[in-house]
Amino acid sequence: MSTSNRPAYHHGALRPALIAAARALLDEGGPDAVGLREAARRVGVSPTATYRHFEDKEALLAALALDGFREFGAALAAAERAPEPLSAMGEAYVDFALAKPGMFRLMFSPLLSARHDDEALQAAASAAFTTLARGVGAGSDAPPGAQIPAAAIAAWSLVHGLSHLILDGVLPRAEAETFKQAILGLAPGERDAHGQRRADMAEEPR
Amino acid sequence: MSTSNRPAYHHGALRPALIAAARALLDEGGPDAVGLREAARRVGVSPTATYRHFEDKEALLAALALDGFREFGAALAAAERAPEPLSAMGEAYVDFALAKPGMFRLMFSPLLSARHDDEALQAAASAAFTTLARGVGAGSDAPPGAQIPAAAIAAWSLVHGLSHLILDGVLPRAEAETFKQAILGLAPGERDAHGQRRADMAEEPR
DNA sequence: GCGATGATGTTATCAATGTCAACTTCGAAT
DNA sequence: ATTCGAAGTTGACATTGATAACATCATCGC
Repeated sequence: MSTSNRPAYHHGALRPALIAAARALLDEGGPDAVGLREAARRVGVSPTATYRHFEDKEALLAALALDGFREFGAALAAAERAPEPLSAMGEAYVDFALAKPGMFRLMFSPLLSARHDDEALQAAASAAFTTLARGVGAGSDAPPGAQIPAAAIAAWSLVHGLSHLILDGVLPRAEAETFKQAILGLAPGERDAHGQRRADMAEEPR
Repeated sequence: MSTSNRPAYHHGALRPALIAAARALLDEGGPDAVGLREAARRVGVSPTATYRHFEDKEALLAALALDGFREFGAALAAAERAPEPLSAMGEAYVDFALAKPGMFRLMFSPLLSARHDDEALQAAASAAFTTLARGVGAGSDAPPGAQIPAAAIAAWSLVHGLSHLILDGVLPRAEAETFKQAILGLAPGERDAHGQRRADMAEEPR
């Protein structure tokens, strides 16, 4: 019991602690609000201690994004097991973006897209996207890396675009639910020339 | 002619010059690459001179985005006059994003979305979006500010999402043309439960 | 003409950030 | 027990956005 009163020179689990602090910053102010120094400050450690666990700031962000892609993939996988996988995954996609805007933005940030060397990150991203593609119409019979079906691209673009438009404040957040229903209802249904929406009542209210 | 040999204490047209320099930075490295000091450096003026023309860095970015929204609106308006406005505007949307990625990202950056006080910026953005909404199915009979039809939201999300996915390197840039065709061809057509795409042959090849 | 005046630029300075180098502390393996 | 490498610390540097105080110049009332 003599080790718990002094501030402990060695933190013991700095890396996860830094990731947690950075995650908080990400949630509070988006990717730009994540700083090495601020994260270190919150953990109560000197700024340069971070370099023992992350090559640079970008590596810290990559670690965050890795968690993000895993959570994202899990959410999509869960939705895939729903009775209506297509709309469930679409909803999960948008919900994730709205619930974790900072993370969502980070995951698709150009900073990370350039990180083609980070295998774990790429793997997690691929896994999530593969789940998405599977649930969205790209049959599992298609060999990996093959041409993605047009419908899958469209469905992906649809949910991704809506997520961004709402996140960026272009479309009002207050009506997010409405927009979601409009888009998801569009997937199994169809629309006429005047854009009249056919509401989809198959979704059980939760 | 005695005024042209000395470096001229007063630049004369600093504001547009700074905007041009910042625009170059934006095109080169995206929004994060735009810096007050670097812009001033390129124009050959002291860092703080910028504050005579822009309240802060964000104001400079807002000025850039203003130009961007005007160009964007013009491109959409031009597409609206095409024989097939819907797909032409969709294509114009994606093309703009791919041709001016930095600007596109800036225009939808959360930094600027928070600028609700900047009237010129909001006006230019609204103008562009109104053009888009008009061409995309929201009849001009709808009162401004009214409910946006679901189909319009969907079409917007579609092109916006595809733009982002390609821009962020998630979808390969090399196949951008293919993706564009897939999505634009999908707009007037429909697809069955298995995501089988019905290629739309109505589009004339250009 | 001409001197005050306000707009435009400049220099000096700050606080904050990412990053590097050199030193310190401490747990573990020999 | 001694050593050795991993984990943290202090100190410093360059860069950036921003403020304050000073310099320059063009223009307007006289």
